[in-house]
Amino acid sequence: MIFSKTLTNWYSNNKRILPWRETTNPYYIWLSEIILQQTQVSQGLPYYDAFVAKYPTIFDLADANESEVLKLWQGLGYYSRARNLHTTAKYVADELKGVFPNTYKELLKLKGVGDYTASAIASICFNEAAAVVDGNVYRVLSRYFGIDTPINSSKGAKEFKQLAQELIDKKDPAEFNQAIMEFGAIQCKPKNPYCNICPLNEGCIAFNKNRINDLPVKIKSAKAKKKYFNFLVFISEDQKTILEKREGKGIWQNLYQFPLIEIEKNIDSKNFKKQIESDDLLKNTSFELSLYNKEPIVHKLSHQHLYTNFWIINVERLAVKGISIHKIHEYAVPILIGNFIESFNFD
DNA sequence: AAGTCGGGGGA
DNA sequence: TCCCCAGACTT
Repeated sequence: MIFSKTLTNWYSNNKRILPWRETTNPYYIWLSEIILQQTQVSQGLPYYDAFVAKYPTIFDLADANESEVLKLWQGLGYYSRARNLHTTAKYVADELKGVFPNTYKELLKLKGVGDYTASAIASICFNEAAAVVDGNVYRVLSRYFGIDTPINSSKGAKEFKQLAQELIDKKDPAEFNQAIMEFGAIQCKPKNPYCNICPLNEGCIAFNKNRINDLPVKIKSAKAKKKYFNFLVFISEDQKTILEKREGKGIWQNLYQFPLIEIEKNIDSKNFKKQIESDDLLKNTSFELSLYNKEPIVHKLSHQHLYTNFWIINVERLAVKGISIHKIHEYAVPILIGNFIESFNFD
């Protein structure tokens, strides 16, 4: 009770002013929560504004094409969020007449909505006492109560969820949930938290036992694997190039890229030219090949490090239909491709 | 239970 | 470098 009251009191004095805090409309809350998954507020905020501006209602979002949604999402990462966002928008608009489910249990059934997001929407929009447990909550609870169960274990997930559920203020769950998250983000932050001015330091086990830097405990994940990407940037005399849609599983699903040749390890110009001469896009054509980047461009994802080359290939005409170079900006591309397009300055 | 899915930023 | 971020989904 003291814990909860102290948090909400801190929150009323320290909370940031954010657009999704001015509403309880489930469409906007849902949108903000999807955008903010694994994403810092400062990174997600401009995307939230852009989505609200372009799609003021869930019907507007439902009426869009997926490609259009992905384009607006470009650069934010975890693109399955955008695909699921669109799927759920169509479902709620078409099947539920635009009315969002109003309980934790029903919200959980929506694609892209897990335990955290269902709890957030249920509490903020419908005043249901469902406790949120995000990265901030794990940190605050593990420190204050001195819990060393790994937060990314199934045991930890259960334990922290139950604890948060016991602590939540049942009279104002929305305020409590947002307070504990904001407290974790601003006050009880991962590195160099402000323990000396913390209103909870007296009862904080980690602080009193000098274990702030040991908590929360997290099981380390495997190291990223190296991959070697070679993109073929075709340029024809009639100003066309080739973009392909990424299908199937794996990263960047449904985004566009230049034709990709993935190899075992890095390669020099002469060998690469020999290797691609027999490619369907190049056989029976003469072409000029040059490597755009002197050194491989390293693009780091959570589980892969991409060592990337952009090969400029000048041809008279393309072997396939291709797209006009001046329309290249209409396609949703991974930021790795986007950065290249920008620096190459096609048009 | 472990892996996969992005990109940016802090120390 | 390594870690973290208003996590969810697949294997």
